[in-house]
Amino acid sequence: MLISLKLESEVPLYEQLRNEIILGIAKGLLQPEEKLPTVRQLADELGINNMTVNKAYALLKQEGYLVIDRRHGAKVSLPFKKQTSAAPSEQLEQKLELMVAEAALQGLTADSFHKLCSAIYNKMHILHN
Amino acid sequence: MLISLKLESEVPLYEQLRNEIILGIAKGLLQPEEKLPTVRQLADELGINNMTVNKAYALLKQEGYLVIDRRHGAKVSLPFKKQTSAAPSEQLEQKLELMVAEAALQGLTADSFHKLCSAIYNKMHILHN
DNA sequence: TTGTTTGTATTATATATAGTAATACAAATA
DNA sequence: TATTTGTATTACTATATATAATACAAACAA
Repeated sequence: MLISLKLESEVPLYEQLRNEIILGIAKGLLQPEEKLPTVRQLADELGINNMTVNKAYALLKQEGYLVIDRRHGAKVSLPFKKQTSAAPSEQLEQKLELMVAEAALQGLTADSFHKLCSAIYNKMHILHN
Repeated sequence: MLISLKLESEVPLYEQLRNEIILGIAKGLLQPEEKLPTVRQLADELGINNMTVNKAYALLKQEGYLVIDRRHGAKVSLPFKKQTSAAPSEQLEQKLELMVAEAALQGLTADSFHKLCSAIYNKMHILHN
């Protein structure tokens, strides 16, 4: 999987890296159980510091997206089961509320927003229905 | 409108303030043309620094949500017209893509996500259809 | 005119975060 | 035993955040 970071972005590198990996998993570019590059390898490839990559990996581990073995390195976790009854996290709900507010103020109709979400969901490899 | 900031949050105060005001406008708690408190007033009420409030106001002005007159202070901009053809901004699209990825990985179905969005849209006072 | 209020600019300071760098350590493995 | 892994530690620099004090120009009221 190709990962590109924007050095000029206001988003921290470790956070950009975290986001890219989450997108990679959701889109199926990274399969469950797939082994990720080592901290040092990826840091070398991206031209950034070891500890920056480590911070991203540790964050993804804490969030449950990666399983990390001291020797075997980091690999993608097994996917959660889809739950129609799954309650979205408080955090997700608040972020979504702000996003909807901005979209609405910019003139985007609920219908357009819905269509956009559907299009994005279709890009995800995860079964979503 | 009641504004509450979380001092212990990792989100900067000026950004929290910006977000609260955007939500207030979208939900109709702040009407178009409505006058906001002065920088000094709001800073006093919230117990934070003048320049922190000023930073939030300046940001909202730059984004088009507020109109600021040197003498008359800050007031809410007139709403954009709803546009079915309005293309969502690149930034919105990317943020939404990440959010959908996280939701999908957490087991939330596309249908649940859609229902959540609809519920949120209904809380907005802006006409959205 | 004079005085006040507005947003805004400036300067200084303190703290926290981000990122890099170098080094080292424990665990696992060849 | 030697190497590779994630991880911890320490030090340093740069930037962002927030506060504080002060000042200024524009707009308005008296």
